[in-house]
Amino acid sequence: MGRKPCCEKVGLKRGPWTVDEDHKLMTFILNNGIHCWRLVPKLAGLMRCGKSCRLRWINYLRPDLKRGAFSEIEEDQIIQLHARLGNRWSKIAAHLPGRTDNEIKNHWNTRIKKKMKDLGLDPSTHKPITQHPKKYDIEHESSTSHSKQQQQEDINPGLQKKQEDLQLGSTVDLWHGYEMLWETMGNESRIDPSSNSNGYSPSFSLDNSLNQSMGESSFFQEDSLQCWADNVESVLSWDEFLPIEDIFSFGMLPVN
DNA sequence: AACACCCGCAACCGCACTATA
DNA sequence: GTATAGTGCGGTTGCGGGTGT
Repeated sequence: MGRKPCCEKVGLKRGPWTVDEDHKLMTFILNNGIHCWRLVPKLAGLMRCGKSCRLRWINYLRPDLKRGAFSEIEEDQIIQLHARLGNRWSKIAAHLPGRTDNEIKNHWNTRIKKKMKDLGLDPSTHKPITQHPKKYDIEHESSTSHSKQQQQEDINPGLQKKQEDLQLGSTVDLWHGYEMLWETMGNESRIDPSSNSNGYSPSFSLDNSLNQSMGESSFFQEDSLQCWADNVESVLSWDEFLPIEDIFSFGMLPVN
């Protein structure tokens, strides 16, 4: 007996979102916030399921999204975090403000994986590719035990931290490998992590709580939304709604 | 110019987890 | 304790644009 579908799919629109739909969703969230995703499409006048609306908001419409190409330092971070966390994209995304799990996952699968393979590194183990195929089984075992690991983390975050530290200790060599990897790739001039990683300066942003707790209702409090709306008003005409990437194309200029 | 192929990305699907009645 | 609804997450798919022939 499986779960019920998240919604009745009959009569619902699927596929790419139109500008009008984006506008409707954004306007609704700005005015009302989010209390129940299932109700959002109904109240916003969209023929979409709540899940689709949520995904669209999180992956595309969210105001704090950085968008644009990943910088070397971001890729670097992703590789490090993947070595520690595996395919837990949402956890990885939590360390990269302005990036979504979906975006990181896509980037990993399309670019980083390939780069690592080209350099003779196994993307799943982060180690040089060897002649021992059994390694895959070991990695696969560890990656499929995430739910257990997650439970442990939730129960005892301190223990989890210690374990991660230990893993970090064991990845010193790995890290050294990354340094060499970047040099090999012609990225000898590493960017200072304390500076804005990709050279972009956001034209608007919400407070830090946004990055830390997208799912929490506090984020959707009127103040934050109003603040964001006020900022958006200065660059975005609601009469001629522009896709976010268009806003960023002139709102976020490379620093150098 | 037309076609085939490749690649990147947005969106979907289904399962897992959590909250609540 | 159990059933159900709501949400989050990771894997996968399919479309569209770019490139090669």
